[in-house]
Amino acid sequence: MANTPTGSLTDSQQRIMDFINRYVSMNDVPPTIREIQHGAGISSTSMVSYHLKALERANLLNRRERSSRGVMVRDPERVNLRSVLNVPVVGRIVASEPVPMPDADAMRDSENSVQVARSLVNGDEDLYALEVKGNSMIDALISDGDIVVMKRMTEVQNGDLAAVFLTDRNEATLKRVYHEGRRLRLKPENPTMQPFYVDARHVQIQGKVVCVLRKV
Amino acid sequence: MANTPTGSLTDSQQRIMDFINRYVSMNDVPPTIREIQHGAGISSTSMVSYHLKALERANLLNRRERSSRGVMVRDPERVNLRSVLNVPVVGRIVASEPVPMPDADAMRDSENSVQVARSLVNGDEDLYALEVKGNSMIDALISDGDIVVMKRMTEVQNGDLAAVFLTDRNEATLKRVYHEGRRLRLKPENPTMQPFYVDARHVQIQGKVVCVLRKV
DNA sequence: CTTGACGTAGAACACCTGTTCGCCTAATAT
DNA sequence: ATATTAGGCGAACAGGTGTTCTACGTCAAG
Repeated sequence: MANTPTGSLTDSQQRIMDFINRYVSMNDVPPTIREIQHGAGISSTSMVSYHLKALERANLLNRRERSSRGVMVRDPERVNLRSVLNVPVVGRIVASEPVPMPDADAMRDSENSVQVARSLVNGDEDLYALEVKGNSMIDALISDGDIVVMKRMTEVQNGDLAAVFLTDRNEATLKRVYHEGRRLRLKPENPTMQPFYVDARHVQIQGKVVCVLRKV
Repeated sequence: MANTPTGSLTDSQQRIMDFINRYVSMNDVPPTIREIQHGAGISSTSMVSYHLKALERANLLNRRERSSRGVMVRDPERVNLRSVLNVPVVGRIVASEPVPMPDADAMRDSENSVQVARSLVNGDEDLYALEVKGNSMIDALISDGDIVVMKRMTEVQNGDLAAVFLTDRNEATLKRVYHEGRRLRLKPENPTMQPFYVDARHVQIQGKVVCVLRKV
C-alpha cells in the first residue's frame, strides 16, 4: 500500500488537503477538480472526486454539489472572524399570526437578508429575522418596518424578550417573559404599560429577540 | 437612458457590485457570470461581461481570465473592513440636555463605538452614535439602552427623524420634523401620540437619525 | 443627417468542470 | 479459495461557464 497515514488521512488525501490550503491562500478561491488533480499529483479526476468524498465524510471539507470550485476547507475560525452576519429575513410579524420560523428554503434565499455586525449579536449563529408590519408591536417599542433579529428557541429564561404566540387569543407578540408558577407574566417593553398574566399552557415560545434594527 | 449614476457607476454596475459583495460574504467564493446575471437582474451574460469589463477598468474588480468564478472585488481587506463601520458613541441622550455632538477626541476614542453593517446605513460616512438613557424617548419608540446612530446635519428634510433641541424648554428629543411656514411640526414616532408645533426659532436641529439599534 | 460612442439583447462557441461508469489491482476477511 | 473491500485508472457525458459575434437601439456632437 502506498499510503502513509497521517492521522487517518492517506497520503493522497493529505496532499489534496495541503494543495487546497496552499491554493486558497494564494488565489482566494478554491481550486477546480482538475487543478487539484495536477497540483496534488492525482492521476485522474475520478480519483480526486473519490478522495474528496472521503475528506467530506471526515468533516474536513465542505462541498457545494455540482458547483464549480465547490470545495471549501472547513475552517470555523475563519467564519468566526467574519465581521458581518447575513441573517435571512424569513417573514413578517403580524399580531394575528404565529411568528414564522425559518426553513431551509428561506435560508438559501439570498435576496431577503439583513447584514448584522457580529458584535451586535454576541456569538449567536443560527439567527433569523422578521420584518414588523403595522403597529401592533407598539407596546414592544417596535414600529412598522423594524427588523427583529431572533434566535430560535422554545424556552426562555426569566426576563428574556421573546416572541410568544398566545394560542387562546390566536395572537403573536413580543414580550418580556417571567415564569411565575403555572402562569407567565408578559411585560410590554413600554414601561408605561401594565404586564399581564397568561396560563403557561396557552403560550408557545417561538424565539428570543436578539436585537432590533430600525432603518430610518 | 435607464442609468442612474451613483458616483461613477451605472445602476446595473452598482447592482452587480452589491450582488458580488453579498454573494461573496455569504458563499466565500465569487459568483459565476450567470449567477451575477440572475442575482443582479441583468438580461444576458454578454451584458454582465460588458459591465464587468467596465468595473475592471474602473479598478473595482480583479479578474482571472477564462477561469470560472474569476471575478474578485479589488482589495478584499478594504472591502472587508468597509462592510462594518465603527461608529463612535459620543454621548447620551438625556431629555434635559442638548444632544452631544462629536468632536475630535470622541472620534479618536475607539473604546466606545458600535459596529454597524454598512448595508444598514446606506453609504453615509460621518456618523456618530448616542446611547439613550432613561425612558424619556418613549414617544420615539426608543427605550433605555438603545443606540441611536446619527448623521450630523443642521437642516433636515420634511419627514426626517431628527434630534431637535427645544431652546425654550431646554429639552432634546427625537421627532419627525415637518416644516410648516415659520413653525415646525414635531411628530412622535409613536402613532398613538399627537404631534405638536413649535416656533422654528426655538429649535435647533442637531442631526438626523440614521438607524436605531437595540441589543436585547 | 451622419457618425460614433455607448448600452442592450440573444445566440453560439469552445472549453471547463463535476460526476459517473466500467474495469482493474492488491490486500484482507470468510 | 473465494468474496469483500479499499484504492486506482481512464474515458465519457451532461451541463456549467467565460467569451465573442452580430444585430439593434439611443443619444449627443459634428
